Amino acid sequence: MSTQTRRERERAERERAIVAAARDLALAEGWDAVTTRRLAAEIEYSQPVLYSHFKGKDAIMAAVAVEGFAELATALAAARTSAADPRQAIADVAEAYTTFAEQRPALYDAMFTLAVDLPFASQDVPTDLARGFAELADAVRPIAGDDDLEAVTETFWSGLHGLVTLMRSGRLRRADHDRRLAVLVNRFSR
Amino acid sequence: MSTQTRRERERAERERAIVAAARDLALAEGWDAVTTRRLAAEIEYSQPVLYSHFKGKDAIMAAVAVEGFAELATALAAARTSAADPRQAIADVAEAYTTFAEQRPALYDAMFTLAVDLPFASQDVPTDLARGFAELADAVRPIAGDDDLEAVTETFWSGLHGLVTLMRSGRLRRADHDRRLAVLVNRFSR
DNA sequence: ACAGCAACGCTAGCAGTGCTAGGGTTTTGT
DNA sequence: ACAAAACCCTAGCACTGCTAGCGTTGCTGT
Repeated sequence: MSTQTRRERERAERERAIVAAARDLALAEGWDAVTTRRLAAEIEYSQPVLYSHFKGKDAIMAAVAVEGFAELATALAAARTSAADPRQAIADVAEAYTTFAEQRPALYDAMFTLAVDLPFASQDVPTDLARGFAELADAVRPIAGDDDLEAVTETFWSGLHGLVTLMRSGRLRRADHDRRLAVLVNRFSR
Repeated sequence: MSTQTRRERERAERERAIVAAARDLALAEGWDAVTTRRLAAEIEYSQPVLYSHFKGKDAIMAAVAVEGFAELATALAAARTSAADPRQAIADVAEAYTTFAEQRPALYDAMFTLAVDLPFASQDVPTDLARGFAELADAVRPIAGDDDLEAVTETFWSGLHGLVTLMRSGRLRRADHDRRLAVLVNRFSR
């Protein structure tokens, strides 16, 4: 029994190492640099070991995305609760969202542009994802007015997501980001 | 001289065939199905021929994206000019934008999510892209108020882009799309 | 008209990808 | 101590985008 728990512990440790290596590599050099071979070399095991932990590369990316959801939710919560008033809260949350995406692009990609299927169908992802969404909703609530809160939150979220993705892909000038963010917040606040 | 023009004509024709094949394949089966081998088979030439026309697969996708920009601009123009009043115009343009993205997902991907570099640095793309952006700006102008028109247009565009991408990747329920679109238009109109 | 040349498009192959089958080696339980 | 089972590695498959080199074809200048 003791030996089995030890092996399970070691397995869990190695699994965390895989996710950590994938995350670090992606953050440092982008997801294109994250190949199964490099990942295997990083954890000092052979490739097939990866597949004894995850169904495939997508599943590894999904695991990284899960961590991202937790981080984003925390960042949003911090921004919202530290704001002086509701008007400031939504601005700060919006700022926190775009900052997160800018500073952790690989994480953001894993969460929202790549890895389509896995996270949303799994079990624990909805928890952290829901936390993040709830933070957004709490910030949006005071300015929802007669509109359905969920619809407004989703639309506001879309605005943030659009700003981030278009800027990151070079479609929008980075210099005008603050102005656009202010427009978004203003239009939703009135 | 005549023979040279003929060859050039044939080359141009083949180049169009490549782009058309890429576009059709992408629309039918998605960009993952568009490999250089399938593309070559489709035009009944060998792979290397593709590289005598385009620098690489990305350049082919960029060429498809160019066509997409022209189509989108036309669709937006049609929606805007046929609207009864400015309030209706922005709603119709928004609707036309999301409809375009939904009906031609592969085209939209080539334009806005894949093929990062090429189109925006090239010569003729800015023309059609600018046309589309100008249509958006014309629709937004009446409701820009004191805000900078460009900033409002870019932000509105981001909202549309966010709605489309999040819905297409399964993050937003398709059923509530109309409601979210109405929220976006309303918030920007006030 | 014809020799020479240049353009052309093909076959074959490279380096890389995600993923998997099979066999040894080590560790385990009896 | 020995059979068995868990484990992990080597080697390889099918595929990707892309390219080097060659043979053929058709044009060109004399």
